[in-house]
Amino acid sequence: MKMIIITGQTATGKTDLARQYCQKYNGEIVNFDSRQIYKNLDIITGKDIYGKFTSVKKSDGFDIGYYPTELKNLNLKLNINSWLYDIVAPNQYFSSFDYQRIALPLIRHIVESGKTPILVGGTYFYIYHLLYHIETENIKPDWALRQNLVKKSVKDLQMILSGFINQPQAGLNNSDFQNPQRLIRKIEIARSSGLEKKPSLSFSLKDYFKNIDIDFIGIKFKNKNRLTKTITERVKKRIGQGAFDEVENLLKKGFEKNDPGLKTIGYRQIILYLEGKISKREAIELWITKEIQYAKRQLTFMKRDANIKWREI
RNA sequence: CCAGAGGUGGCGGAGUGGCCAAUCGCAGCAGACUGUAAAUCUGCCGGGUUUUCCCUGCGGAGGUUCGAAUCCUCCCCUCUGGA
Repeated sequence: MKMIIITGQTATGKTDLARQYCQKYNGEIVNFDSRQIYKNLDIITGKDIYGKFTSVKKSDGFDIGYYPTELKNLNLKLNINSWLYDIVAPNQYFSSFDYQRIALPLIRHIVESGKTPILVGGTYFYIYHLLYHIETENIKPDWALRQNLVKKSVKDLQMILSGFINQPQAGLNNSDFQNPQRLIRKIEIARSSGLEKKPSLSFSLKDYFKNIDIDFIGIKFKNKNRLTKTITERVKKRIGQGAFDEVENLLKKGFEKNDPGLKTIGYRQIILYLEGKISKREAIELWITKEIQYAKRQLTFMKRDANIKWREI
């Protein structure tokens, strides 16, 4: 069986490519963009998928959106089924683990229905988990613990962690050892596995499908100028599409700036503007800058995956 | 023209005689990444190929001092108020 994964830097036209493959291989699109997972985040995340909502499957408390979509850009009615868009509310926590749990059976479903799964997205972390599995087994977030720990300083977190693990840095590199988010998770793991032995549930896509043939494509910009130019244009386009209104409406609906979905490039900067902390112009410039930096980070992360076949635009 | 404030590294902004190549933030460059990942974090960041080493350096030109971004003199420029 065949599966195609398309990833790469933001604004490289991944979705368009995915659509082409859909036609070629009788495919269905499976999103792995951590932002397009969220409902109501449309313009700024570039969710250029639209269509009628026809059915919902419940899986572990999450809705799996099922949309027959039309191709806006190609001006064609392709009727491509697209999955895993709009499956959680902007104020809901959603992790790579959640993603894996939902995506795996979904991919199986697509394969069994005789179609080719075509995964598209820029969140390499999600695909990493899906493909190569995770070793931390199924230690769930301990929200009470996290709530308590976020107040602590990095130094305190390091101390707490060293109370569980006798290694000086608990197997963390220097960067992670100073990263509160990582330290908290490490403490969570250390604490949990100290309490009870959890059975290993780690599994990967390749365990799931023995004879899977994966085309793993990455798209990146040829140079920084192209990247800067494309991102700048895209931000301006999204402003024209109503990016500012989108943020205002979300806030009116009661979503808050610290909700997982709103801690996203574009939304954050516009919120700063709406709060009166920066000018509109500054917000736009910041948005562009953050987006460029993000594209760089994406590439740094993805580069380490030798399975990705790169294309330049 | 008078009065007041000020000119610091790509930008913002500390420092007001030695501990200053100059706190810090931003931008830039490189990197990390195993249930928040469009998140979070790390390193570098005047020049000299590494350096506990050298050079240039805080508007300009002089001067005081063992020693100045920091004090003095003159000049240039900017901003605010007055004409």
